[in-house]
Amino acid sequence: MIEKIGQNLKYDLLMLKKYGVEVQGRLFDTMIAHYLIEPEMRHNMDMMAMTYLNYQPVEIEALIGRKGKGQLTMRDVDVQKVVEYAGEDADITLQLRNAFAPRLEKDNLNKLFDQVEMPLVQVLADLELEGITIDTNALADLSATLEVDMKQVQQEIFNIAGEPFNVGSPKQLGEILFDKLKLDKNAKKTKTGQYATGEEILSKLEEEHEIARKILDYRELIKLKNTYVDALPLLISKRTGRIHTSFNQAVASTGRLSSANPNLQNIPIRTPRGQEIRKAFVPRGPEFLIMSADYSQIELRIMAAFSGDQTMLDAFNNGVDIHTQTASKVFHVGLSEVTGDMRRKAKTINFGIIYGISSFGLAQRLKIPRKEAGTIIEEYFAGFPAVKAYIDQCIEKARGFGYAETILGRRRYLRDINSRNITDRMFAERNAVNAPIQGSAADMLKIAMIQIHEFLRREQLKSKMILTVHDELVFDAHRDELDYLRDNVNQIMQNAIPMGVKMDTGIGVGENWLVAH
DNA sequence: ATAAGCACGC
DNA sequence: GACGTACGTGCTTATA
Repeated sequence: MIEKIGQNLKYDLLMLKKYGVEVQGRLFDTMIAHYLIEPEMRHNMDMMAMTYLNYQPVEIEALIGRKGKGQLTMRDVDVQKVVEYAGEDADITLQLRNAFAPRLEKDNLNKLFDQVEMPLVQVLADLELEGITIDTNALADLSATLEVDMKQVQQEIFNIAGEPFNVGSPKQLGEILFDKLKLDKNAKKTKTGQYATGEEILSKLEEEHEIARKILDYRELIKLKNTYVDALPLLISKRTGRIHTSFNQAVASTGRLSSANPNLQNIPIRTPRGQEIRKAFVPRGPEFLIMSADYSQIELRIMAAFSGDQTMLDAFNNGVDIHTQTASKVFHVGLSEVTGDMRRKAKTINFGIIYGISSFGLAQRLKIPRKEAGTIIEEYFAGFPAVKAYIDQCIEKARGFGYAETILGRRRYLRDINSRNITDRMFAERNAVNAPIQGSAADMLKIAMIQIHEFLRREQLKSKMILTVHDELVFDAHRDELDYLRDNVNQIMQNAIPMGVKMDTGIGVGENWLVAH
């Protein structure tokens, strides 16, 4: 079978798939090869040609013009010019492949490239092509409701402020709150000198000043309306009647995927109004339901496996709630004596550990004195000594190698790990801990996606995988296939990469994404 | 066009 | 004693 070499092959695969052509065989995508070699650099062809081939290609804008209105498509360009451009494009791509192949080999990235990233290109192309159905009527109703509520809240804000102003302008808002109304004489300023009016600041003010609550309400309403409710229906494809996101496989420096145009990885879920938006993500027809499968606590499980911490491993393997287990250790009480508040604090600690939080940061998040937060962290490390050792080892390893790596050998270079600048160095140290955990979770989900895609194809199921959200997979599932699909998805996800800890999944099914999740 | 500030997800 | 939670995308406003 002939190897297909290209820059951003998903694009080419999508074009061909639209015309019914399925590309078979091994792929070599220069963009993704470079993403594995240098995850934090840019991966566009012009830049790579300059860096690796010392050659400046003809820019596409020389053919089709600057982007924006009036930009031509390749169809409009004189064939002779296209021939030259396309010839150069193919030549450079091949030369880049020849430059990157030995680098992949040298850095032990061949397996990750050939067995994970390249097969995933096909999977992502199919997800994008499949798309997801949106209930436009529900969104239209919601839009009208949000509009009315927004106007109402806005008027109330004007009444309190004593004048109309642009609530959407942080600059104007800051001046109203802190110069005119003098809500806080010690108001914080941003680095550009204007008043800070972020969520954290306004939340502190809301008990004393009702305008703060109203501004937070206003922000929620405007955000949901502009970013989701009004924007999503405009992106429905005339051809398919569905929404087709674009997954980017080469942007996140940890190995995660990202989603854009539209971003379907940040659809609201927290607030009641946000949940109304999620309800509008529906199956493709009456014979189908939305099925959502997600890894439970994937990052903490991976940390348990990497560190080998026995208490944590036992908790996961015996189905003990991990935040309750953490609370029990930190606050020195039995599992059954852990209160809701203790568990909430423990949950914040667990997240903090993964992200490399300090006592200062934990104090801020838990709204407790810094000293108390410091004690909590000490108690945490006393209760999970192997985790402490693991964190130190991550940093040591990064100092030695200059990079952190995931279970599949995906690298993240940490060039500031020995920096004399403390801010830079500590940032690198946090990444030395976080990158292997977050990245290994990404590795695991990618393998699960490839295997599930193959399973759906092999069994010729009507059900389709349609979305991925970091630790979750979403399916447009045929009613007749529900049990079979659920069992196999569970099985594949839990065994994608055996790590010596039980990987648990949660699966839900329903008439929309909200109830399925 | 680009940066800043903010908010949504995991 | 410094510094102060990882990874993204996208909206509006303000400035150039």
